[in-house]
Amino acid sequence: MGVTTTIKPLITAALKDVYGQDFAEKDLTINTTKPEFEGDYTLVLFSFVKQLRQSPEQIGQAIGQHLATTHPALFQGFNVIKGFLNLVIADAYWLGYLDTSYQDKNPGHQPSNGRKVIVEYSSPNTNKPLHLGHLRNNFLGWSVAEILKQTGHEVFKTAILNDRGIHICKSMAGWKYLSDGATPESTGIKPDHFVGDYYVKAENTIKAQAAELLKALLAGDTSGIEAEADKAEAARLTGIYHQLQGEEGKEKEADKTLDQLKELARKHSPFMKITQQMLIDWENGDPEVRALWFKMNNWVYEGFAETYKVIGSDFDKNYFESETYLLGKEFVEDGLKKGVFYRKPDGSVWIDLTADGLDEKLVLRKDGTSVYITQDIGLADKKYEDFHYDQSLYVIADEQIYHMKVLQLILQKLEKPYADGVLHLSYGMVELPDGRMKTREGNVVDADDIIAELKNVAKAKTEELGKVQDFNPGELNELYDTLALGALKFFLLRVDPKKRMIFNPEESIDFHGFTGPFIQYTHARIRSILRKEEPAAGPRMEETLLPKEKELIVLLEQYSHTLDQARQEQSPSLIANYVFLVAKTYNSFIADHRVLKAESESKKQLRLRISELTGHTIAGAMGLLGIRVPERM
RNA sequence: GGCCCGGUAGCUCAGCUGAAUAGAGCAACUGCCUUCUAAGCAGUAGGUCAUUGGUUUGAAUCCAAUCCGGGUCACCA
Repeated sequence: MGVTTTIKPLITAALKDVYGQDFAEKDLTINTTKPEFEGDYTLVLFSFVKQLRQSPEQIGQAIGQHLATTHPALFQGFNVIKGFLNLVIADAYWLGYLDTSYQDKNPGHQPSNGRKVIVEYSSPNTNKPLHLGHLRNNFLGWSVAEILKQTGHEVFKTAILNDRGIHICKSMAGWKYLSDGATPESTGIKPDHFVGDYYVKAENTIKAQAAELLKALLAGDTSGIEAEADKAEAARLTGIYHQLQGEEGKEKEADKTLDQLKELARKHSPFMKITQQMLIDWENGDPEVRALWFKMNNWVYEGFAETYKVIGSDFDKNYFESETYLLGKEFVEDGLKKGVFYRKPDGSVWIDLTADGLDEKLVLRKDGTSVYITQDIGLADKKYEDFHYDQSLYVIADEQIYHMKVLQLILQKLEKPYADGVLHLSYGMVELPDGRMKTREGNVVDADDIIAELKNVAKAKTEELGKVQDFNPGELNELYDTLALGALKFFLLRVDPKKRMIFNPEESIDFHGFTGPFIQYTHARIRSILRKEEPAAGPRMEETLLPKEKELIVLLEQYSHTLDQARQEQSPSLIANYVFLVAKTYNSFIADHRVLKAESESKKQLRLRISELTGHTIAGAMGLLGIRVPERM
């Protein structure tokens, strides 16, 4: 483990030896020493002052002296400035670390800890193609899964395909009535996009019909609505609306009423009715509707498969909502028996979570059909049956924080053994400068589009630089893929997953600075050096380190700590930030020091080893982000 | 309205389990390619860490209030 883990017990021991007092390791504040001071790691002394009744300077001197005399091989020196004890770790320690790790092609790998984790991610709806938000989800889920694997967990990746419901029927109705039998083959359109187009067409039809109906309703004509109850409701709302309209200061209420009317008009638009009927037919197993559903979902899967292949998403098991949406019902009985749920007079079943600071939630409709949360209970149980997980991660956007809280509470109250292992890995939505992406409104950044666009950027930049003229077309294509996906994945993973992010399509994703290609480039430079000469085996000859050499090794030694941190916080962004720092530090290092033409053979060997370790670390860290690193670019 | 999340340089973000003069990248400006790939390196400039109060030897970080932005509280998924 890292050097700070080694140092901490030595410091507590020193405090005990010198002052006879006990301190816990967690009470020690150890930071990396700021570059303007001499030293590698710094112990902050202020917190000891009260208990030890000495000035920080005195404490620093005493502890520093004690450490230097008892562990001269580890501590090369120390200095005390104000309340800080700066410790200089011996070059021998860093060189020793380099010796033992430079050949390790998979740095930071931890042995199995026997913990089983499933990561559910991606989980798309099968009525439209993937967009930028899905990409953030996919990259995050995949990366977190890999980080868990690297830190010794047994990991299974799953997805739940939301393949049924009213939105799916919209695409189906759209195609059935508005396509004239066109197919992905006949049009040459990627099949998931093809289906998505009919979703949009259906939406637009509904919108147009609803607008017309709304106009009629406002004019007092309710003949467009069949159901008597809704007819009356429409008349009532129209009356209220007209009344509110005339009143000063009631604009907000009027708008609200208008929204209710709009919703009613939507519901009763002819195309919406067709769609609703289709959902009923689907649930009743109508063969024709089922066949249509099957055909169109398969088009979508075909399209998804292509995109998943490009972005590198993979799954150990897919769950289909069409197969799981009835699952949770059995637990409703169980919950009623346990007194966790209660039944209202109309027959609907609820849970009261007000004591937990939440609300009353419906778990079963009065007609006996299940709601979203019921299905999730069922799926959680099914997954446990399938995997016997210690932990079940759900990569879902933060708009569902509340819902996931409810799910876990219910599972706990039902006394499910796996309840505490259910964790929501929530992430912020990707937004455009003018707000959220809405497929319905067509303002989305399509996943396939943005990848294609970045590939073009990669191609243009590469051609402009003219460094790979000897690449054959296949190699070039692979390089463009590597760079485009590298830029995109790094862009989405480098920020804290919890935070929502704004993506401005006007400003294309950069290839310079804090970006994937910058790090890929650094790797290519390292490989370029190592292709010319590899480090020789055998004992090390060099005993001292120049500042830039040491800085780099110190940083490389922190990799496993960073990895641990990233696992704990379930945040690939920590790795992205770290690997960028490594690349930057290496670039600075080779700008100052020659490797192949070093001042001596021993220096050359040292720097070859440093280069090798840096290359492995970069490749490993980028691998955890799902980003490939090229040999040349 | 209740609950949850956020507000740090012109822009995008680190730092948030308290510690030295608040850091990167982009954009702007200066230098550096007969030398291992300039997709690079070195440097300049840019900050009332939303506001106010509190805790502390020490606050961007913890607490409270306020302002601003977002999410959520459906017999939707």
